[in-house]
Amino acid sequence: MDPLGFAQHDHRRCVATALKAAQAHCARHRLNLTPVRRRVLELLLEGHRAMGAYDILDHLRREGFGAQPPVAYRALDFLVSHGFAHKIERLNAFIACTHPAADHTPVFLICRGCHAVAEAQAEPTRGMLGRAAEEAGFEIEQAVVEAIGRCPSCRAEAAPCA
Amino acid sequence: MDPLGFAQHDHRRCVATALKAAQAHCARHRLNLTPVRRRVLELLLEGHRAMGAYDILDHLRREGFGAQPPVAYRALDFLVSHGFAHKIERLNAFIACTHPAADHTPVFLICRGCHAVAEAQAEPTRGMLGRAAEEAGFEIEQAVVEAIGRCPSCRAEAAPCA
DNA sequence: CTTGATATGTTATATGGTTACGATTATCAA
DNA sequence: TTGATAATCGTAACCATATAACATATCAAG
Repeated sequence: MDPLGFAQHDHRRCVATALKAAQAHCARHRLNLTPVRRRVLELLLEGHRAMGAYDILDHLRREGFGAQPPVAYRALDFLVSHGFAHKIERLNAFIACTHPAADHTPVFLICRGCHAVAEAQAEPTRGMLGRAAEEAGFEIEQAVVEAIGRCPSCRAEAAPCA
Repeated sequence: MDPLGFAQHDHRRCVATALKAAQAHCARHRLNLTPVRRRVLELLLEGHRAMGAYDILDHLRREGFGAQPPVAYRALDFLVSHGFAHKIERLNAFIACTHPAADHTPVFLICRGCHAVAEAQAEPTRGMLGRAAEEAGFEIEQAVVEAIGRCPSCRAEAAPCA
């Protein structure tokens, strides 16, 4: 599975595509992609990195939306709960989902050099985590998997002669 | 591997044992297990659950230690950086390590019913996460793995006739 | 047109974490 | 011993993240 995110790509196009996909998904599922919600998703897509709720809020207030934290948090809640965005616990920040598809368990690769975040997919009920849970009689409902390290370009930069 | 944490046990004894082990480890490695640090570890062990930094701080100030946040955070930093405790990102809270041994990557099973936290072990560079990282050319330095769900006793309680 | 559900906005506050700085104590070489 | 140095502890002030509580607006369904 391609984690995306560390590779170059036509960004303007990927924003437009994702936004359209979200809109279509909302139409199909009778979800209300209101102007604030749509704009927050767009900001996350444009930023193409983890953004704090207060970063988002700054943009919103400059653009004439509500200026108080709940405005940002509510839009983010909507996006997260419907799978259009994810929260990166380790960073207290949010990022647009790069797999706008169905229910899924994201796995994040967070570069401590350039702060880029790549999203990959996993099935937490399998593998080591699933085994540990099973042994303990624990029922996994949701999993947070976040790896901190260095992305290809930061590795190259840090070790130019390796 | 036994995740511990959801099983009953002689708690007073497990606290004493862990504390002694920590003390021995510090002696061996010339680490300074000062009164505050020791007390914070003891609090985490006694609590036997994830505790917020401010919970810890409340105890400390009542016991005559410093009353300001850095006192708690510094002690917690010490414990975390030397493997005596872990931070649960999802809860913004800290918990004593149940594997006082060497360098390891903890995996947490967090019960959303009773808030118990069990710690298991994993090797993040293997399995799905490792594969995804490798494909992306990403070098994992540290991983956060936290599963939210229900522990055996909460499952039994919630579904008495299942 | 009214009712109820959903969404937006505001004020205020709770919770989590850091910076900056000074005082104290431990370590150790001269 | 003494003075240099680093580690630790303490405080005040502050910044960052997140939620509670309440008022208003919108809109579809009856």
